Amino acid sequence: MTEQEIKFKEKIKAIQDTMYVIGGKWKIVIILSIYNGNKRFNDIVASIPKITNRVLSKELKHLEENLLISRKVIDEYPVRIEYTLTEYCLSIDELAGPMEKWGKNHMKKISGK
Amino acid sequence: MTEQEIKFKEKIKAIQDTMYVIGGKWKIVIILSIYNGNKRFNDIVASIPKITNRVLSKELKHLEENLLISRKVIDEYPVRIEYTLTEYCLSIDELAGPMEKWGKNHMKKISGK
DNA sequence: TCATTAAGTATACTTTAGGATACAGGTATC
DNA sequence: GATACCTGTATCCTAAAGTATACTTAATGA
Repeated sequence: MTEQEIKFKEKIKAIQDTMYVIGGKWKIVIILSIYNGNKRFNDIVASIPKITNRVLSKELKHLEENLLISRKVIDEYPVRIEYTLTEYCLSIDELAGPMEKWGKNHMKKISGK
Repeated sequence: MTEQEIKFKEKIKAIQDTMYVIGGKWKIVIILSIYNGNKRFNDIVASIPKITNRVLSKELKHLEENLLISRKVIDEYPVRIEYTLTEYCLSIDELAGPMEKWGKNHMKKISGK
């Protein structure tokens, strides 16, 4: 295997890993919702059109396992849960920004083709 | 709906569109392979570990429909097909670069947690 | 005539993602 | 005791993504 091939396979792995962590229809969207000030389960559900509670529940676990959000139990009257972004999660901005920009441009490109 | 909410929904849509076009396990990887000099179907299959020809075939069609690659029939003896990136496709670099970087860093983060 | 090569297609699967709906469990209020 | 609030879970289902393996078509040259 040439050096170029080795580098190519490393790139593949890194990109597929990123896709595993933040890929799919909802993950970045959920992060943005929390970033926008929604901390509680039902607020997040309400803020994202068409998401269901089952999907949100699963995705929140995935994001927590990957150190992107943290879950705090607040022991008041009906027990509240607060989701917050970790410091580390802010690095997602390096991806979300470009993705938003690219998506907007692509819509124009395709609709006017 | 507040202005902030409208902007949020636009962001969601743009990101979900991007995910639709370049999301999944293979699409960016295929683009990188062509970028690396592989033009022919079997070369691309060979360059990407674990991809199958059926999957590659489907993904190439998707990428062509989204104006990211072009398919040229070369009418020689066993008919050859050449895939090349479109000019427009180069804009993917704005996404692939950050994704590669983020993925590499994330691997470190998770393995050392 | 037979094998070879390139670029896929066909068929039949398995796995993962996502969706619809119902409701549980604890606590506080009426 | 009944009811409502909150954060989910349970169950069941559909659709999309991905996999495995064999086959097709057309031309060519041994």
